[in-house]
Amino acid sequence: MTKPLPTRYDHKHVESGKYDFWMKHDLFSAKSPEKPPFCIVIPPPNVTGKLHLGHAWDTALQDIIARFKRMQGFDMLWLAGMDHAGIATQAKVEARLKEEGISKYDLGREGFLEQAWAWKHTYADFIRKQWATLGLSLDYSRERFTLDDGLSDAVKKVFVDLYHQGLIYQGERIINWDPQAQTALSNIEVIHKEVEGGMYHFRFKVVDSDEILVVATTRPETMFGDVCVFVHPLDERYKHLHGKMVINPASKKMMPILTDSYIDQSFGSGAMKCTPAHDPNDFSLAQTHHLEKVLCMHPDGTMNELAGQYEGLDRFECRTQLVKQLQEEDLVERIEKHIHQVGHSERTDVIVEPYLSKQWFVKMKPLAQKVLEKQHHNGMNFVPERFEKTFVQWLENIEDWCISRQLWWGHRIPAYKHKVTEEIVVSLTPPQNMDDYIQDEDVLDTWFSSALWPFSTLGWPDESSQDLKRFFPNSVLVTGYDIIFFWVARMAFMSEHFMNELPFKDVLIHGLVRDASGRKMSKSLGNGVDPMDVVEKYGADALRFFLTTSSSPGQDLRYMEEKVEASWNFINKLWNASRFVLMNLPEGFKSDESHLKDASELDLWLLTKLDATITQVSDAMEAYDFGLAGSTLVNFTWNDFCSWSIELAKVPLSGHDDHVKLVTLNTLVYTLKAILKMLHPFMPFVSEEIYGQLSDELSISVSSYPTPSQSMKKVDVTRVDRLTSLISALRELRLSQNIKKANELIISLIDESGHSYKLSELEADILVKMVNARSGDINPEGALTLPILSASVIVSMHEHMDMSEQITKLETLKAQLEKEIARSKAMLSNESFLAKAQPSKVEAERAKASEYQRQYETILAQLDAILKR
RNA sequence: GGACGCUUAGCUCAGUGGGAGAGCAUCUGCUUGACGUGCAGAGGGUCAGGGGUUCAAAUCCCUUAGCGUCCACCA
Repeated sequence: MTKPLPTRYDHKHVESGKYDFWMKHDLFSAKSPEKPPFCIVIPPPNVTGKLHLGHAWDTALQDIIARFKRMQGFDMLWLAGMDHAGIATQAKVEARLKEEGISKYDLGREGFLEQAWAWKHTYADFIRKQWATLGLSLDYSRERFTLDDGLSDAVKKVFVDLYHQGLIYQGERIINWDPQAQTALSNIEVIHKEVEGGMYHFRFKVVDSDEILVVATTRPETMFGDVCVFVHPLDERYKHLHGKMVINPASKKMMPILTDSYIDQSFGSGAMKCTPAHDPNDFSLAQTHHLEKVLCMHPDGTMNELAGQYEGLDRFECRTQLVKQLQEEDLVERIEKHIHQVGHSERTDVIVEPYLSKQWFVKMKPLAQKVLEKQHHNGMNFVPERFEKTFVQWLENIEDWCISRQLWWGHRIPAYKHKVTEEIVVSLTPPQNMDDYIQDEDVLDTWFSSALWPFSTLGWPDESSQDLKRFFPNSVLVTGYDIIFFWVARMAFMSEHFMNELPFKDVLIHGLVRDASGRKMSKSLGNGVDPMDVVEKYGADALRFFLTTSSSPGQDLRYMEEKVEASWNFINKLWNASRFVLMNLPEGFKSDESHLKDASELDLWLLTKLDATITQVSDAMEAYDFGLAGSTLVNFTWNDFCSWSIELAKVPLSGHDDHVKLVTLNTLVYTLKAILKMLHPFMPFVSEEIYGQLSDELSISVSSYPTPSQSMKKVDVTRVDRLTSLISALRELRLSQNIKKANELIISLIDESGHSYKLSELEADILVKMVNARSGDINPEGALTLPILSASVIVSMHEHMDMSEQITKLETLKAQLEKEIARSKAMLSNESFLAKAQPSKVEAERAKASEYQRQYETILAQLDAILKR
């Protein structure tokens, strides 16, 4: 049944064709209503470009969960989908057009959107190809795109409903304006960066007086939009100036001096200029004082006619020239270096301008409040827990959400303005007499549609959708901590408002991928790693195993090629262990678990450890602790299975008892299959390849996850532990004493009660094979006695033995044991310990103490004997 | 100004109340019939500093220091 595997694991060969095979047999679409449902919707990647390592990590984690749950017998829906990523995609498309010398205005709205859709199709194909390369078990039969018809209907309905419920409104406010993209941004699309700027102190001349009022600003160019100067009403320094006028040094216009207790007397000179159209604080002051709000800039960040000679100049160039001019006019008191946080656009990285503009907003307080109440009582289970705090604190301090964007690529706002009366109509369909109306030109923030993702993808607003009934709320969301605000919080309030439920049972949060020295991967640093390159070199399985087992939940991950290589090495190890097992299977072998009832002590030793491993791994998987699951599997596979069981099995396998051989092989095959199944969620390709050689099932991905064997008898496998301990001790002796394997060692054994301990025939054969040692009668005097686990071994003297070397070894061991015995004795003679500690702990400590004591005495006697010689 | 995370072997990281762990790196030995991308061994750490709780602290609490991240409208 088996073709021999090549000695080297070839990831390219193993991975090729597997995904097509899975697709051909439609193994990943949810289609079993009789099974319990489990649902994950993929965080939809942006159609802006290819996937990076962060996506590979995020999706590999989801794939692990999906494959694990599928094997556990759930009707697993892992829904595929992508995000139109409004501003990001539009910027990319515009940039590409620009290379051809075309502006979006040349094409017009319709023509531009055609280009954007073409872009979307190109990158969607690219992304699907990458998903396939990574081996993701996605359900493509339900794939969605945030701009497709169904999701657009959902978006419209949500907008219209929220509007009529008074939760969406249009208002004139200070928003974050991106002068390059020429659109409004929400608060969280603004990245605050520390920038060294200036604090400019200007002299404002008081009209009809010789007095000068010094006023500071970090943005001198906005002085063209100033309407007054504020001082604190109780500020003694300025009481005599109340009601007077000053000259704006930039515009030379007269402005009043007004008072408001908002002003901090201790800050700067205690006088503050007010620019209502360019600063949120100034705006709210202007509201209470009914001041005019004048813009001094165009939407592209150049100065407007208010700036006089600087009209048309970029805001920062205007700053430079204006300051120079004022210095010449001796209107500058001083300029200080000033380090402060300046907002930058997340997408274009230009400095954001606080800018007065009419936009659409979502009223957040009532929506957030509902989520907070639900979260408090019966909320989503964040893993790790601490991220719940991030989530809650953001919702507690929430501001209204600016959702309109001055873009073309996105969901156009379903609001229609009457051309004459300016009456606004918000509805799912255009007004009947549409010729009299104009639809709002703006589109919605891309996160508005993403916020509906957990239910819009399942068919909402069609309440009769079977998927919606079965799969909402989703079982788990997997995402990075960087988008808790952008996405998780918004999905929460949309779901709570429209579905009356929070969208997820569990929220699994992971960190960010960093480079080897801990820096964020970014284009500007040029330190990004393309996951496809890694797959080319090491295979998707190795990459996935590295990504998902190299950090603990919620922590960041450094990309280190050596670690991917280590994962590859582990797979190669697994490959070769499988190769050994397969090579030993006789023609026509069919694995049959009923043979395990005749399992030998060696077999039971392995099966016992396998059961413990299955329990530990399953628990870790349920807790989303994939690092722990992975390391448990590596340890078991590499140490217990490969280094011990396979090596030990070589003896019975080379013997002449066919039944013993059959039982041994069945043990190995049974264990290997369990290992492959447990590894399958991590490394789907190689596990599928090897499993195919051991089983007639269609695919390991639809096999059932291992469970601990219920029928296995509890057996004492101490003899095997003693045997491995003996082998290790003799190996160490050979190395330290430089005794070649060709030189046979003669040994005899004494158990812990001092009686002679007889090896079984199999054990004796194993000793010969593995360490070339044979039992024989030895006079302990003149021989070497060493402690091993719950026994001692006496080794006959050998011509190569160097006693001074041996004494050093024994002294070291003696010192270690003395330390342990002292610790143990201290504990056991402590009344409080005996009284308060758990009885099992006390018992365990006693057992340790007596074993240490026994070994210690063996060593003492041995040292004594050597010194007497 | 708030919140969170990190500090453990040369490097990267696990561990989280009762004997300090892994991978890589280092050193020694090995043509063992699955694997030299391997096998068998070894060395290497006052678990950031200080205080507290406890019979018992790398682990829980407080505190200090350093590094990092996020949030925040101070001219």
